[in-house]
Amino acid sequence: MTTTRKVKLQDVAHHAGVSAATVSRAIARPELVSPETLARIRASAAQLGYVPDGAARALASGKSMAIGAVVPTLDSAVFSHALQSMQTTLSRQGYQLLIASHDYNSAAEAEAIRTLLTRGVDGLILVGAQRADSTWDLLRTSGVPIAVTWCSTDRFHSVVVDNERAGQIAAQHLIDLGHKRIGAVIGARQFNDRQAARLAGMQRALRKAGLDLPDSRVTEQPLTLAGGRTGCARMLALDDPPSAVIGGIDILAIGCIIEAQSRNIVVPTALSVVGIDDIEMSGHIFPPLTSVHLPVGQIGETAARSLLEQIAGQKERNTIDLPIELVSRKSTARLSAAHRHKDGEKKSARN
Amino acid sequence: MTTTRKVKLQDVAHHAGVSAATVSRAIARPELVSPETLARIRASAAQLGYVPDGAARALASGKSMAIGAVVPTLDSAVFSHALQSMQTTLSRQGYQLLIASHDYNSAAEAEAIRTLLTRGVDGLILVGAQRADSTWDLLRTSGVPIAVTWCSTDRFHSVVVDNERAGQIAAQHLIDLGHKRIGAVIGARQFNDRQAARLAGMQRALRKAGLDLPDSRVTEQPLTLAGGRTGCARMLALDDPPSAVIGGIDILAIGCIIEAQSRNIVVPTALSVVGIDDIEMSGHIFPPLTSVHLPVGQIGETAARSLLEQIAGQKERNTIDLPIELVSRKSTARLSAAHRHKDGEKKSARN
DNA sequence: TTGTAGGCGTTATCAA
DNA sequence: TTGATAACGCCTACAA
Repeated sequence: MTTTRKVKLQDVAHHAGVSAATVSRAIARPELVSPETLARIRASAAQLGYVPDGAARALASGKSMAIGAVVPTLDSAVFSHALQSMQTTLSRQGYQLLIASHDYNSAAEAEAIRTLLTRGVDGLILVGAQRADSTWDLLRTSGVPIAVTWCSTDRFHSVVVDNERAGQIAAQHLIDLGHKRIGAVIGARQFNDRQAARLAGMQRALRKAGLDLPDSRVTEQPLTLAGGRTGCARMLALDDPPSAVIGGIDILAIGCIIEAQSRNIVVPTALSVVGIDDIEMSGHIFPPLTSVHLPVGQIGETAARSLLEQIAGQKERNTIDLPIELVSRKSTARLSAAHRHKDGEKKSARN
Repeated sequence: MTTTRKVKLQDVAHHAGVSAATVSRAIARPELVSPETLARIRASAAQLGYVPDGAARALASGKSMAIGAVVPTLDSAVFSHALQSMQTTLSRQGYQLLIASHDYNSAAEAEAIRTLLTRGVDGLILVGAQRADSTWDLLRTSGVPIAVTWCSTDRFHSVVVDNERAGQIAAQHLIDLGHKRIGAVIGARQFNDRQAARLAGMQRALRKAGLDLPDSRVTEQPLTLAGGRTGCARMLALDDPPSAVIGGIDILAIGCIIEAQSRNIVVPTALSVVGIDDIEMSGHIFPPLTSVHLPVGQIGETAARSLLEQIAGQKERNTIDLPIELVSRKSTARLSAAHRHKDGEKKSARN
């Protein structure tokens, strides 16, 4: 079997008895070509199995019809959902999404951005607003439209959700239920401003309520179920274990519930758990997880749209703040008498 | 603020006082350039903020250093995990992964393949071996190295897992536990040969054991937790509900467990559930899910490697069959006396 | 409505 | 070790 030599525009033109320019037009703006020639060209193209060369096209036109997205990881219900939305929105406009991930590593993110830029993307979607100045500079000088998601920045357009408020809402919910000792199982704050902001929100709410969130009651864990379990175990091993814990993301919260149950600690009676994200699974586990709902799909869609608008010429920088809200389910409950009693004991014992 | 005009190879060359060719070499094979000039060029490039133009590079060199991957959906623990592995393996060799998804739609898959081909990918990773002849032809004539995953085909290299055997193993496990009435909650077989093969495997095992899997005990559901719950509900609503059910993928199986529990049906005492995939979550839920383990990460890595080898020139077509095995956990149990009794009743009542 | 011609930014072949 | 100089395949004024 012969390796088919690449058929190019010229070949199609030849076959159809027209010039290359006409074939090019037939593809880009069919309305500028007479119906007959158009039909002839299309037939030839199909017959020869012509596939345009994107590189040549991009080089000549200056547009790649591709949008890059750089996310921390693909292995996450949240990001994969957002990406799915972006993909849908973009492909409807003829754009393709190029995805890269960096595993929560700042240098790897910079590298991914550079790669995508090299690839000539017409726009870039980023997660989070925390990166080295040199990376910001790279973005700025590239002149490529940018959409920053999840966290806001005044450097570029952004489509965000108030992470600090999410943490606050989660904490406030527990405070309202009478909890005094609250723990937090979160992801590493290293290169994750979403987690950092959420924790800050929790701390703020607690402080305002006259409570505190000592370091001993905050644990950073891998963003997996196993991480949630470990984090919960750590909380339960404290001298004065919390009566409620907040997961920095739902997966962590679900891990907490699982760990508690594996120790026959009833949720929410003996331990309240609240998460942030509200992924599909959260509504289905037992007990259903109370969580702060974030419009993840909407973030993706809106970011994609923002990019499309920027490409179309709209230039004023703006940030779109999407609404979030608590979804109260069954994993949280009012602090029980037993707990309150125990709390008193511990408190007096320690003071 | 001025929109920085794109700085090109020529600019760097000028700035460094050398020719464009030398700069090009400095980037591609630094060892061919004298240390001093190399240093000078690098300094200039950095100072000017030079970013190579991938399109021009691809056009001139004929390689894009990009590999395309077309998956049914990003919204799946299985595929996102496999993609993550591919990404890791490929980026180590300087390749970037371009991801597209098609939502289990055959035409959309063909479209995605065409887009990626247009984009000039140096290789393509596909899921499943079921597609229109025209699509196969497109792939063939493109001459691009291909790696088909999950299901085998004799058309191209493939990295697979024996899906039929997976179904068989799951069913056999239940048969060994004494179950007679077994149900299957699977995904639509429409454009999903993995699900079709797994079901076929289940049927084979049952037939061999003198049992059967009537259509009434097979239900196709969306590949989500909600789908699993619905499917389980349907099974339980039958006149003679099964004593065990197999999920076509773990998510479906987990949905079944959740649904059963929401009806106070104890798993595995009153209902055994087994899945196929063995995702992270499966080992953590209660009861931990018995499942047929598929080496998903390995599929991704191996497929990526296969492509790399093909690009490097290795041409003999082959298929790599990765081992699978049952991971027995707590969601399955021997058919209880109560059930056996009930079974007898029903049987006699109906015969 | 269609054709001509120049150029897009790099790579790669040859000389020097 | 470095520098000219063709490609690479397509797009897009501009001209016809």
